[in-house]
Amino acid sequence: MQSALDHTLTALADPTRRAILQRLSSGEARVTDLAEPFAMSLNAVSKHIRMLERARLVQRRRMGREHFLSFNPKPLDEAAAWIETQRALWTARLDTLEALLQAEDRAAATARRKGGSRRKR
Amino acid sequence: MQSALDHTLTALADPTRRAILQRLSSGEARVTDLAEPFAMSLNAVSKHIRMLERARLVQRRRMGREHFLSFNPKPLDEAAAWIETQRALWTARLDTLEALLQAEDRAAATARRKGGSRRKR
DNA sequence: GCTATATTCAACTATATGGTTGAATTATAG
DNA sequence: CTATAATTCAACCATATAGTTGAATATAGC
Repeated sequence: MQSALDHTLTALADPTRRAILQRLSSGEARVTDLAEPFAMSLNAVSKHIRMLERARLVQRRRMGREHFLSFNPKPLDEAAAWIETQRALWTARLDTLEALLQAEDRAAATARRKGGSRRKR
Repeated sequence: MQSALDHTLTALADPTRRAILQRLSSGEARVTDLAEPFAMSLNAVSKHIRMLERARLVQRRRMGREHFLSFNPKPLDEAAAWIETQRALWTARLDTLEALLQAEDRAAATARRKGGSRRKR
């Protein structure tokens, strides 16, 4: 079972799809317009668009025979949040480590003042 | 040919791998430790770790027969930057749209003052 | 040396992706 | 009505992922 985040990140993991999103962030476009820059069949691009729709990163508006695609940035929120959480956890851990090292230093200094053994470093 | 960003996002697109990273952001762990919470074979987890290594999200330190894995947040920078760029482009576009609408409003108001036709809205 | 532990390697299976081509669908334009 | 344009559908192929099991490798502990 695929979560929304799985779908979002899977959709973003392909360079063609990222290029499509980039193009759409400056406005609506038709399937044919989106396919034009790529050295692949229209059908291939149509499939990429379907994956972007599965991830809700793209929405479709039909006008006669033309389908207008637009960018929906909402799913990016969850992806960005996940990444930021990891970075935060990481730096939090580093901060804890540093605090521990400093506490150790202070303890060593105290011991030294009390006439303990020589500190290395 | 897969770019670094492709590898990063592909690695992040799987829930097992995200859980592994989450675990590692609180410190080093061995392969067996990482595998323990999952209802899958050790081998399967070993493969996931290889994908995380391919994306450079994880580093390996061998100590005898044990392999200690650690989290490397660097590749997340590019991923976060890409996402933020899209959000920025999107809001930039909305701002431009809004500015255009306001300019239109001002023009309409001026026209009204000069005795033009009724504004529809 | 022998045995248990930690891990990868190899081979295999099933499903998902990423692409192709050709036909079907639907709407616009003469 | 007919030709053309914009799309999708369907079938197919190659490769990548996600998992399995069983064997190989290397190290640790006795």
